[in-house]
Amino acid sequence: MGIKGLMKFLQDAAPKAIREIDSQQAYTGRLMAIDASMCLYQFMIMIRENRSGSYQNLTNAEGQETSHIVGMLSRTIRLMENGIKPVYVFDGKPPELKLGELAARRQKREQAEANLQAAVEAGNAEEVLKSTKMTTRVTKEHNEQTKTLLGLMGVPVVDAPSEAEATCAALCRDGKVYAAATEDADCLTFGTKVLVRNLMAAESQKKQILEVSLERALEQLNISMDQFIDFCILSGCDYCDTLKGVGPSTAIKLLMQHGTIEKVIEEL
DNA sequence: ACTCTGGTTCAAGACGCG
DNA sequence: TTAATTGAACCAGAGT
DNA sequence: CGCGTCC
Repeated sequence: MGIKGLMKFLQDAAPKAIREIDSQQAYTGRLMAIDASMCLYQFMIMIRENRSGSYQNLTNAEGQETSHIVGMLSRTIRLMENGIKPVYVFDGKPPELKLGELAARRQKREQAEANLQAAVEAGNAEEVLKSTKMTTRVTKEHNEQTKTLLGLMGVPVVDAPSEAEATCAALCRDGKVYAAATEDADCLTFGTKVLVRNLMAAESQKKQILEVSLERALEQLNISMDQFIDFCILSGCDYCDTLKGVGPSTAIKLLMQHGTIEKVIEEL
């Protein structure tokens, strides 16, 4: 999914497009688009506590999960303390083209539930945790509650018509935000001018903040934006079947050779 | 021997105290 | 008709 | 840093 290894490819083929950033301070005063749905998913998975053998999310007095609230609150406060102005983008309806994968994932999930049952009975804590994570979901209510929280904090929220990443990219392309802060390189395909990686993970996980410039990537690859999109399609993306035997390396070669995706296809 | 693809598997927050 | 990620790291195997 | 807590 996504374009496999796109970041790695860019690091090899267009290193000048990638800049190392010292700290979050570099973005003081800047608007940054963030995929909220992705954040929530991670919060629901990670913010838990082992209570009597089962790994449960944090909850309020009524037993409603609150992990997403705690996670979003602390993360957003940290960003704001550094003067960053986050714009959270929520997923809309999944694109039709992704529905095809639904059956396979449902099966996986059912298996995880069975796995969980077995692990509980066997008292295998590690396995319980793993299976619990695999069965974790983010509901519509979690999303709504988070939007309310952000609203109260004065943080702007955007509802994407479909995929959040596409809307993050559009916001950046149209100059509404400085960059899209995401790990998803697909954002570049959608036209993000600037993509910031590891914005959150930098401090806690000792990762380097990386800033990717779409313009400089195109420059260095010596291709146009249209060609870059063609390149991504050839490499294999969410929206169509992959070509057998064609990954990023082959795709860029073919494209350099023939110029457009249409001519590449003709040659095959 | 080397390169590349493709399948599988795994891990994923943030804070503060000592 | 609830809600269902994602990428990176690793390894096997095909192609050159 | 390791570990417990956050609700």
